[in-house]
Parts: sequence; structure tokens; C-alpha cells
Amino acid sequence: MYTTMNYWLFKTEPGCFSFDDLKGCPNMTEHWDGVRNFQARNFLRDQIQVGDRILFYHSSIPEPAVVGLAEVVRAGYPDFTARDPNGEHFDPKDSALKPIWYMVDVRYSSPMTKIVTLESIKNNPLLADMPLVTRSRLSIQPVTADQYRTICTMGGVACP
DNA sequence: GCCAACGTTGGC
DNA sequence: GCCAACGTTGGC
Repeated sequence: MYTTMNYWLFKTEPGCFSFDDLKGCPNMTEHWDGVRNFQARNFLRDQIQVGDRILFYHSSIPEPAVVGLAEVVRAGYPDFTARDPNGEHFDPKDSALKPIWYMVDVRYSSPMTKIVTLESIKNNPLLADMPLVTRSRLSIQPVTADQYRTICTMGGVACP
């Protein structure tokens, strides 16, 4: 089956988990767990595929920005942190037989030469339709190939 | 720390 | 199934 590559923007608070934290993981790879929003869950479960490219975005800081690129290395599977009663992402309604929440695995790819700030994204008419601009709260967002290329250019990196 | 946006919950 | 109340996100 032929599938085209998809592009996404993943948000994280760097105080919780940062792009450098991802770089420091074994094989620079980590689970993207703890997402507890149904629309974001649907992307994780149904659409995000191995090889898809990720814009890694730092939120809730003085200068929110895309700071680097990452890649999907495992498609959606049940988020087991939902079943850990001692974890902060526990959901008593979730079970192994009927998982509610999903995660993917991501791998560090490359940092932006220059971070692409939310301000510069908002100021670029080519990016006016990005969910980041129109629906800022969604934590996992689809990005078009054109938007992805534009942000790579703004960040001074070759578009992989 | 404030507050707008908006997703989720629960009473009816 | 509506909608008010509530909680969370995230920019500022």
C-alpha cells in the first residue's frame, strides 16, 4: 500500500519534556505519552505513521517556538501510562482490552539553526491557516507539506 | 497571574 | 441531546 508522508506539530512544555531531553534519550527515541485529548488521540491512533515528520514545539514559555525536527519511529499503540494508577496520566476508564489513549514513538532528528517563534509564524501570511494560529490549544496538529517546508526555511534547515 | 478559548462532564 | 458549569491550555 502506498501512503504519502504526513507532517505534524507536537507541542510540549520544555520544563516537562524538551527537545534536548529527547536528544538525551536512548537512541534519541521516546514514547509520546500522556496525551489526553480526543482529537489529538485520534491523530495518534489513526493517522500518524512511521516516517512522518514532526515540528517539535516548545509551549508555555516566554518565547514559544518550533525548536527542531523529529520523526515518527512507531505508529499509534495503546498508551500504557493510562493504566498506571500511580502515574499522573492514569485514567481509570482505560484498560488493556479497551484502550482509550494512544501514543507513538518519536526520534530526535535535528535542531533548527534558528528557532521559529510563534510570533514569526503568526507574522507569516503563508502560515495563517496553521492550527497553531487558528486553534492554538490542540497539542498535536496536522501540518501541510508547504507549511512544513516554510518553517524549515525560516529555521534555516534543509527540509528532510 | 490573568483570562480567552474551548473541550469535557453531568444534570435534566 | 442540550447546555451550563467546570477544568485545562497556553499566550500574554
